[in-house]
Amino acid sequence: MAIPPAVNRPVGTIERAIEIMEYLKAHDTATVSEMTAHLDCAKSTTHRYMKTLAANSLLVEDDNEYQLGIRFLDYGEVARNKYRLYDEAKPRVDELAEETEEKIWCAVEEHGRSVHIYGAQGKHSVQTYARVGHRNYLHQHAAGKAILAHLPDSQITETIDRHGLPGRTPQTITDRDELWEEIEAIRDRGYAFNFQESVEGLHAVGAPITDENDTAIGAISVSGPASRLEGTILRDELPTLLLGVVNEIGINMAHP
Amino acid sequence: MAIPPAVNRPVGTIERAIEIMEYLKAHDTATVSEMTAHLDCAKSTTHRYMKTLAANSLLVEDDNEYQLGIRFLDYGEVARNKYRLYDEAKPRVDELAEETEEKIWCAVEEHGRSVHIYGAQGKHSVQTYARVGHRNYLHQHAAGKAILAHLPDSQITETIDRHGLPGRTPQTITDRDELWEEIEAIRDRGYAFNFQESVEGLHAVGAPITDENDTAIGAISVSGPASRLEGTILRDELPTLLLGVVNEIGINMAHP
DNA sequence: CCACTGATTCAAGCTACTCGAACAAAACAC
DNA sequence: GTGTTTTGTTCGAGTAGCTTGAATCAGTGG
Repeated sequence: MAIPPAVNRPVGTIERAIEIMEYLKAHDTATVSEMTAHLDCAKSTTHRYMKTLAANSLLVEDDNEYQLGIRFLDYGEVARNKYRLYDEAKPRVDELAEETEEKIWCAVEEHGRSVHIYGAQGKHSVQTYARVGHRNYLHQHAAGKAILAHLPDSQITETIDRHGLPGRTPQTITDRDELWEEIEAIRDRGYAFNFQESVEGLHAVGAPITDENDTAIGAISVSGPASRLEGTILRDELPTLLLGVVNEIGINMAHP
Repeated sequence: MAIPPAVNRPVGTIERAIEIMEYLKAHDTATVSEMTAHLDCAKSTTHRYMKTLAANSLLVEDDNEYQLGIRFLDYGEVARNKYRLYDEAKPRVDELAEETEEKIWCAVEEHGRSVHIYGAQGKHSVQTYARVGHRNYLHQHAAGKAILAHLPDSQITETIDRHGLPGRTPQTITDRDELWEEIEAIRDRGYAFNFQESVEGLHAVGAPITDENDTAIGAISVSGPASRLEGTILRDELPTLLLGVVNEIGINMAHP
């Protein structure tokens, strides 16, 4: 979704703190001055923010250089324990990113929507709105459609009723009948495509990870620029690669 | 490193936000009302905080219940990667788990406490409270004591002053003098034992990974049921095994 | 030695965070 | 069914406390 979950009056202080974390995630390390330039506020303010975060071990200070603290793992673990799939999928996703050099996502279904639980980027992978923890409409992207198609019909209907079929690009499927046709096609071939339905110029393939009842517990997708993901690469090579991986994960999940 | 991080004028807003995360870590899930009772502030304030955090995927809202979001993993991974030790230790820890069939942990020191940066479980390994990212008192477990004993005396004193010696089981060392004796013993033999000092019925051995100055940069431990970890296995075999591994890691860390 | 860059402190001003009241919606009692 | 209670949510107003810029240290290089 990237529907900005517009909160009424967000607390600016919290958002700025998150901005610091984001910057450190991207740059690994930063000084007060460097962060000040990024945040566009007084240096003393940045200083106070970073000291406060460091005092709580969210940041670690070393010789005036700040980094993210490992305490985040503490919180992350709690959140991750909801998804057994994570441990199984992570190494495969990393491998796929290495191999395809594109962006790989692993997503699960939760309350009729998708959650990106892990992503890895290959050498040439594109940056989109997507990020770990983001929640999406299932019908808007490849992994989501792969999941949707491998749910019981009743659950699909329920999901559509509950969330509707909001559009995102002109290509997004917003018609119920059209979506059902698409679902049938996905079921036949075993995986889903995304032709600029979530982001203009972006193509993707998604394959479902299924349990012993052939019901989806998640999905993995490869996405990249439409110019690169086309022809036999998109139609044959990537699907074959993906199907092998999701099969393996599915088996490992069934026999721990 | 990691001296008392007494910050001059901490930003209250940030500290309260962290308080929310802490509460959710402990309770897994909470509503606005529940959190308000905990935070002791206006309900509208809590509401605004949680909405802001949720808008940034740090929290996930479901039917008025909030949980920690997996976005924390995003940050946690970055933080873990800064410990070069992780890459070096992970394969050895996996091997040890395979070989001993018990639970293996790798921990490092941060801010006078230990952080479990990686764990692997063997065929028969036990489940305890411990998990990746978990923060512990150094004096309460084998790996922690191994680290503690291989720090400069000044830093040991500082750590004890800052965190005290809280108990956990009746066996936990809570007396300063007794701890210093234990430290001497650990220094003599080169590794530490844990006799039900962290969990009743659990024994463990921990050996420090040291740098060229013989200062600990981390530790590895083997833990299992007291009934299985005893006698020569506990006293001789496991320590020998551990020492070989930590030596190797130490050397690899020194000569990358 | 001085100039320069960076972190850190502090008083003062004003932003924006907190509060409480009011509203809507749901759950529950009777 | 109606009233009662308990949720989450919105909004105006007031002031706590966040932001700021200048001043002070600390460390580097010329």
